[in-house]
Amino acid sequence: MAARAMQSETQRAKLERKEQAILGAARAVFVDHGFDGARMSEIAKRAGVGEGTIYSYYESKAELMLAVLAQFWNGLTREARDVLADVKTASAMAQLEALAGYHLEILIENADFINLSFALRRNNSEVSVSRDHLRHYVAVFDEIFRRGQDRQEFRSNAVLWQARDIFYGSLEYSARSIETPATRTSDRRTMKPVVENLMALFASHYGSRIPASRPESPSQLDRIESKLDGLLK
Amino acid sequence: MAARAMQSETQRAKLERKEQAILGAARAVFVDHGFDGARMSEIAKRAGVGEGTIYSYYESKAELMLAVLAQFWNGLTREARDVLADVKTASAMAQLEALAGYHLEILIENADFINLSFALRRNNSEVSVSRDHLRHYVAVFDEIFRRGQDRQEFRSNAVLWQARDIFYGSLEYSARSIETPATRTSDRRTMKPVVENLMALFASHYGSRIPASRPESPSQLDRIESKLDGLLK
Amino acid sequence: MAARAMQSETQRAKLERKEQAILGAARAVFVDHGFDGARMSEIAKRAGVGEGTIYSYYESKAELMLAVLAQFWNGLTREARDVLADVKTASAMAQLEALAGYHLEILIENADFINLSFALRRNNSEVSVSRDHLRHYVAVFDEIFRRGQDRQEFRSNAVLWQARDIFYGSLEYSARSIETPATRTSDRRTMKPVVENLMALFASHYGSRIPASRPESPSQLDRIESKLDGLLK
Amino acid sequence: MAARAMQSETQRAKLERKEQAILGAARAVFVDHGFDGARMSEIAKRAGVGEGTIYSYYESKAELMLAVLAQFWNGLTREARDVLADVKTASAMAQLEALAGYHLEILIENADFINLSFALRRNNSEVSVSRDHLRHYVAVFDEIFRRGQDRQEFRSNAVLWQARDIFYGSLEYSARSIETPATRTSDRRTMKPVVENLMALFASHYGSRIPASRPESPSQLDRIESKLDGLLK
DNA sequence: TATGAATGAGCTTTCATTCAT
DNA sequence: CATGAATGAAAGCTCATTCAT
Repeated sequence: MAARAMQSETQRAKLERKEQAILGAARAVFVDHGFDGARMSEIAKRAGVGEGTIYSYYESKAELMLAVLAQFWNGLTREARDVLADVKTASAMAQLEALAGYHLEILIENADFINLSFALRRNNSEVSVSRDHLRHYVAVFDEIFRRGQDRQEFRSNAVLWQARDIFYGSLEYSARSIETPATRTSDRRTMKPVVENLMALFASHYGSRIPASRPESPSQLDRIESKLDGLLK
Repeated sequence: MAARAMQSETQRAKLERKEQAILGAARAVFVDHGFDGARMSEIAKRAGVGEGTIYSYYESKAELMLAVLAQFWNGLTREARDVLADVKTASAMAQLEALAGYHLEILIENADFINLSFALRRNNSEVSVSRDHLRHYVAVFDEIFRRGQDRQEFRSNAVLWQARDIFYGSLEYSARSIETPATRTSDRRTMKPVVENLMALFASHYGSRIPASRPESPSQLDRIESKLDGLLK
Repeated sequence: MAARAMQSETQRAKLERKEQAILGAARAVFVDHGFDGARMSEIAKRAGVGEGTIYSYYESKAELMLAVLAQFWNGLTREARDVLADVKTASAMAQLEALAGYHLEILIENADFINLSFALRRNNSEVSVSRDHLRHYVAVFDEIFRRGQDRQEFRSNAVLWQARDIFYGSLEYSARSIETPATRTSDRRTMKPVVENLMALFASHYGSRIPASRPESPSQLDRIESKLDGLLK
Repeated sequence: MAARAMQSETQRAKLERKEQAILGAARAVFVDHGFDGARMSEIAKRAGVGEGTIYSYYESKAELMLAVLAQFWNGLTREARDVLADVKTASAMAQLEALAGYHLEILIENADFINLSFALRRNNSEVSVSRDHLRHYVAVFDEIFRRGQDRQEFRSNAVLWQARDIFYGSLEYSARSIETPATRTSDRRTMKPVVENLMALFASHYGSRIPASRPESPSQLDRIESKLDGLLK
């Protein structure tokens, strides 16, 4: 009985390992050749299984791609939250810095795959990242920023989506420059200054300047705020 | 001789027209189906030529794609310079605003093609945008920014590539959000606030604050207030 | 030992039951999808056994098909003889009528399978009904007809194979018309008139017309016969 | 201009020839291996064309099969009418005899294909002879028989479909026996007696016996005798 | 030069059969 | 004996490219 249990344990584990091998091989081949260019035979060979075996795990090439995408994006979100768990008590600014560092690293390491991921949104109707994957991931930023506003770390009148565009946009664009191998030395930037620059920008633009002696004339800002209130009700 | 010249003129014109037809058809089909998904036969049909004809203009499908890419990016750069020619005498800030507006518009209108363009960098080894095309286009920003620094409009200690990353990065990321049709109304942002937000950020972060005793110039607050007034009436 | 015997009895019975399940499932699936279209996995599922199990009873898909065919044709012959046992004492004509009724019913009920059975003769070199199966079945008719001739019920000069062709041929063709679902009502014929028509035809053509005063002029027939003899030697 | 016309004539003829080659090869391969067993590559090879070429004439394997079927059955009907045109003025009986001879010959020569044709009706949902093909062919018999009834050659109370079943049924069954190569010599029957037997049966069962005082009219016997004479010399 | 019919390599997918458990 | 996961050969079909006209 125990033997049987162990056996089925082993069985399950073996299947799991095989499935991971397939997903891993698939990701590599998809990245190398794109969705259309990838050959199932190459995926099978890299995974160390027969071609037919893949089809007992996934109905079709498209399904396989979908599984690869899901695994990637879900893993990303999970890891991002793990990273933030380590700086739970820190300031929102510090949390954003941690997120930026993590994100940039991910972007650079997985640039190939992320690009492929977005490319599929356009070209291939049957294969596309569920928009939810992205939304979930991006939600991490939103939470930090809102908490920062609650804690008066960030200007309460800052617009969330604008901040988010700046944050992710800069990082993505920078990542593209960094990963570009041809970039000449003089123009080479490593990850650190990119994050620092972005954080400095956030501090100067979104930081609540409470300590500042007289950042704005209160009366005028008060009037603006009340007008905005009128607009929002 | 004159007749002959004219004839060859006509000949040349006809060839030119045919080539443009092919390029146009190719771009449309490439955007619709991606590089691998595009069929030469469909391109030929849309261009109104025989399939074999394409091969007397371009050696292969990959070459054709390359030609389409070159035409697009070169056109982009040319137009960007045209746009700036209209605001030649304006401040660097105003020029950047014009460039941002133009760029965002382009990004949204040609999102499909630009995504395809970047996707090819990964997938297909033989087809990739010549990095020069991009560099030429991006150089437009660099010129304005440097001129702005020369004129003391921008902080002389600002790092060019950081500013560039923020500029193009935010716009691209925003463009992706704007074109996404699923974005709900409450979160919908049109092009204008995106550009304005970016400019505000540039002003606050890169503006040379030497003359300013206070972080924000009153004139800016005035501007904001007047905009809100316009919004309220 | 007794226990063991009983056990092996049970064992044997279990095996027998399993084999019948496989044969039954196989027949159903073969009829539904044809030989090539049938999938071993579906047969296994319908039979409630594992796929590999089938291969411990039959060497291959073709062997399985052969077994199904043998079971069917042998059963047919056995049943036909059973039917005739019920009318053993009746006239040859009545026996033929019983056989015709049984045969037509079989043809209609098993049309799918019989067609498949014949189709295999052509298509698949390794799978074909043993000709003997058919011969055994058809022999039933021959016996009745010959007995009828012995009993002077049928003309002694009737040619057996011609009668057989008419008998089975008409029934098969009729069966095909009957089972055709598209046949419109006005043309619809049920089994009864088909058999009756055939019997009437046999009566008028093969019945010994003993009561008839002078069916044929003997002298002329004699001459014909001698000429045929000359032809055959 | 003339050259051009001739050229396109040649072109058209070449295409036509190629299409016929494909149809012919397809028929042969389908007969040899059945629909599922047939390989497009073998058809292509036998037709002397590339595999892809077939797909520019027919959308799919199924379409190709359909085309082969249509060509066969239509040709059959056309030829049957041609045969009858030669005996237009003869008696209905003589016409039926001509039709029987033609039909039996066709059945024997094309037994493989006809069997395949019927097998498809069962197995393969997407490929099946349009029932109309068969109906058109069978209509030839109906016309003759009805005319025979109008001319009082056949009993006016004879049922058409019964006669048709006997006619085609006997011939088909006989054909199956004849073509069977294993049939031993003693049982061998050639086409002629089959047709004659069937005609005799029709005469005795469906002939209007109004003028006849005796079961068989002497003229018939005379006819038989003269035929035998012809056979002997 | 322009054409488009022809080509065939190469793709995804299926499924009879095997064999470790 | 029984199982079903794994295999991989083989099939239909596509489409970039060629080349006779």
